[in-house]
Amino acid sequence: MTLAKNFEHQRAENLWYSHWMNSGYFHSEPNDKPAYTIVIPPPNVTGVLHMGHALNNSVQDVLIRYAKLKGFNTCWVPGTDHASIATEAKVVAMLREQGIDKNALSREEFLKYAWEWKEKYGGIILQQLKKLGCTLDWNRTSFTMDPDYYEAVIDVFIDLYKKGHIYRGVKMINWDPKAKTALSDEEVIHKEVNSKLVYVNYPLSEKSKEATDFSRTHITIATVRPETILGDVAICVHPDDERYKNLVGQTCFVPLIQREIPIIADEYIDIEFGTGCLKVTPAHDINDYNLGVKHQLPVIDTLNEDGTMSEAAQLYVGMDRFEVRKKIVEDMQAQGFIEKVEDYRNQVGFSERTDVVIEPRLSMQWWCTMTDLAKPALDAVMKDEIKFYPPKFKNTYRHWMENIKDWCISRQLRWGHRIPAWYDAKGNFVIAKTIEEARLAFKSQFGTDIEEPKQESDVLDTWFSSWLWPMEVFGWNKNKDQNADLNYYYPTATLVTAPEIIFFWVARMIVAGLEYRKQIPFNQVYFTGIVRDKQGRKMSKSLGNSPDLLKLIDDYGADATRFGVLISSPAGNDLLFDESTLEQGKLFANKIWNALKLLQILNEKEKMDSTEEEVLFPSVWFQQRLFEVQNEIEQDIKEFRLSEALKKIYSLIWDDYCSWYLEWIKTAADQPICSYNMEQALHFFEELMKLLHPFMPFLTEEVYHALSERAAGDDLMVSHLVNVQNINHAVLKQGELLKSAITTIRDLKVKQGLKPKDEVSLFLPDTADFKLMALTLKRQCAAVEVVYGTGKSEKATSFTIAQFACAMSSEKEVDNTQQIEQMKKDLLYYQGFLTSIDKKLSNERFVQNAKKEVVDMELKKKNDALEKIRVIEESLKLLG
RNA sequence: GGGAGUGUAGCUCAGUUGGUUUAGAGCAUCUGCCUUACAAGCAGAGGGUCCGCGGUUCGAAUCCGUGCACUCCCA
Repeated sequence: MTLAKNFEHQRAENLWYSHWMNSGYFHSEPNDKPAYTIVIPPPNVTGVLHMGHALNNSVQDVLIRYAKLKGFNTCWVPGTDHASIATEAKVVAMLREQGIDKNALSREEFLKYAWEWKEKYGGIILQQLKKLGCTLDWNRTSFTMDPDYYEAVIDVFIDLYKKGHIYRGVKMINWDPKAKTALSDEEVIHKEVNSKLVYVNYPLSEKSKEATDFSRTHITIATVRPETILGDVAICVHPDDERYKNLVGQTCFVPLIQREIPIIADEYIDIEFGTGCLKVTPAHDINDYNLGVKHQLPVIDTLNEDGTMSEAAQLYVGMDRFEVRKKIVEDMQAQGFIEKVEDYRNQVGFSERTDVVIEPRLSMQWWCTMTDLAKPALDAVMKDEIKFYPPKFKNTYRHWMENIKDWCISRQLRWGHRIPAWYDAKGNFVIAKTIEEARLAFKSQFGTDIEEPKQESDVLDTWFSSWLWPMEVFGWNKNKDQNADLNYYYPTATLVTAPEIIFFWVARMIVAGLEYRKQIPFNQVYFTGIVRDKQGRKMSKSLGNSPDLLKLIDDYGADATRFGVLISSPAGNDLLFDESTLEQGKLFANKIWNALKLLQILNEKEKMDSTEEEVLFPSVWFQQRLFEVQNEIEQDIKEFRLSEALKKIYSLIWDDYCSWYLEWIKTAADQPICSYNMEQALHFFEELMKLLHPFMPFLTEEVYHALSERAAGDDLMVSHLVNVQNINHAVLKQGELLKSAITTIRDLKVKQGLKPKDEVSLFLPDTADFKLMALTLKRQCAAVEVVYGTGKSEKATSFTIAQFACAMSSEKEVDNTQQIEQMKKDLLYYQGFLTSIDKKLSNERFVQNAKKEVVDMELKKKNDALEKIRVIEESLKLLG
């Protein structure tokens, strides 16, 4: 077979992905082999592939493919989550384009559009994952709103309600005025922003002025949200604040609307902040709300759900909150209520999904108590039943779990799992799965016959469904006990996810797994880093710094893309994405392709048998090197050091195999090649492809098939790694000596102004180690003659390989200036080195306290250094 | 404000319980090579006050304290 000049990634990607798929390699069924299972963190059904996914899923694919090579029955479950806020926003936008108002539609009509949208555009990302080469078991694709999944979520809600974990109540919640829904605390992102701190004068009432002997006419407060003034119900000062002591119990007027409000005292107030006076607006601030409850103040809700002013505000009704923020300051300025305005930086909450400023708002929501549920989930991680990589996240997890708050699980949306609560006209409610059961429940709980109980319109938080993911993808709810899949695949092996969702998702899955399966959902969690751009900025849609992944895959190939992402992803650290690493991946693919071409050329040569140690040494050495690296990689992958593992394979292939090994076994064009070396070279290359396969699956599969004709079903993806045998370190050392001999001689030739091809004679020590080298040195350094022992010609240049004295001569005129300089430099280095060792060894406390091995090592280092110095000095004398 | 990290070559990072050196790798840089797999390559080289200061120790990039700079999470 003639090979193309370069590796053609597009052809290989299409060919092999469909070949693997048609061969059923992605699908798993329980069998007697050990299982290795991963459930994908379900991307939003609205999602498109971005760098975060590429990293996350490349990592999972490496783990799955590696486990497969190690003989596990692997199963990687794909799927998407319904992402209620994001999807609903997309559907609403689509409807708006068509001139349809969401509110004009019934719930059923809206959902029909939503499902249509989902069928048409949802799950694009799953197709994109195929481009990346992901080994996902497509027969097991799940969606969090599949009928069975939906039912599972509802059943869990009902169960938790029965157990007393779920309740309904009015609380201050995070309100997203764009999505018009409540959000959980975790969905709020705090950012520092530039604001204006407005100082407003509240005039004292006439009787209060009188009561305080006209010592002042007004009280001044500072606020960054002046529009909330219209909802003020009190002014609060610290009871110990001497400035205001006489004002407590008096009243003042809210500017513009002249509402008379009391001045109260509470220790909550920070005397230092602003003027030391706080305006109290219970409807729009959680702390004010608590103050209001404590002091029995009324609540005036001045905001509508869309962020405009309500009737209760009296002024600016229907205007947007931010417009009012400006307008009210102008109006108060005109009427003399403004003391001053200062620039101010403060933290403001933004919606994770819509990026609008969150309004604290009082509202009736559904809640899930977490304290009891969290306890076993905390223990599982603290006791390392579930291991976190990197372990620093244990702390983060513990902190959150120990301070866990009730979870706001209702969302004012239509797309999602509708809460199974049913109301009568009076506002009584029952929890029931169906309307029939609801009727029965009303009968038994309230003794009433309610023909048409009205179901709750809110749906559940998306995370309330995805916390069941590792169980429900295996059909947990329908079949809890005799479920062969669940029993085999659960607990899953590894969860790979981003640290950002440790609370949202990871913690809650552990809670759900322990509550419902009495088993942890996964044995270990690997948190990948955050993908940043070259300048270290987080990749985000708003910055527009996220590259188009499909284009990258097109340009560089899926293998090169995976290479680029994985090589720059150290365990537990952030990843700085730089397109040059993809270029590096592409070059690597090309290098491998060329090695393949060389192997083919060599294999077509005439063969000869040899038993000479010197001829066979390269293969003996590389076998050991391969075992050595294979062991290291196993350890690296176990500890999720994927970039390290990849770097080692990269260097093993490029440096050890291509640059050293192949050069060593190569023979001149007209010379036959040793048959053993040839067989081994092919065998090693196959093993190298296996090791690299998890990282670059397409290229390696292509190479595997190009190496020889394979029987049906003989594919690299389903092959197994050979077992590593005991490593022979003496052989490895011998190889290192050979490498350093070649490098040293080549360097000397450069320094002497000789061309690589210029012929030289070598004079080497008469030892077994050096005697193995003649053949290779002749080829690698253009040595026409290698002489062992002391005999050497007059004009030979002395030099050292490791600490051994050697010499080299050439027919050509050589210039030794550079070589002499180098040796002088070396001499200084080793003399300094020797001094530092002598210092140690002459320190009695060192000799007494240090371990024997350490002292022995120092002694050996000293002897080596002494020998090296002796040889260099001697060489210099000869050169001088 | 509370917590967790990070700081090593121009850049990105290794450096595993302190003891193979006067600290390594990739990329970038410099020099020489179109050597019949690969110039998308080969060969060779240079490059560091291990953030500053103090301490523990026979011995510190590594442990402790402190200062500085940056990052992330939480309120």
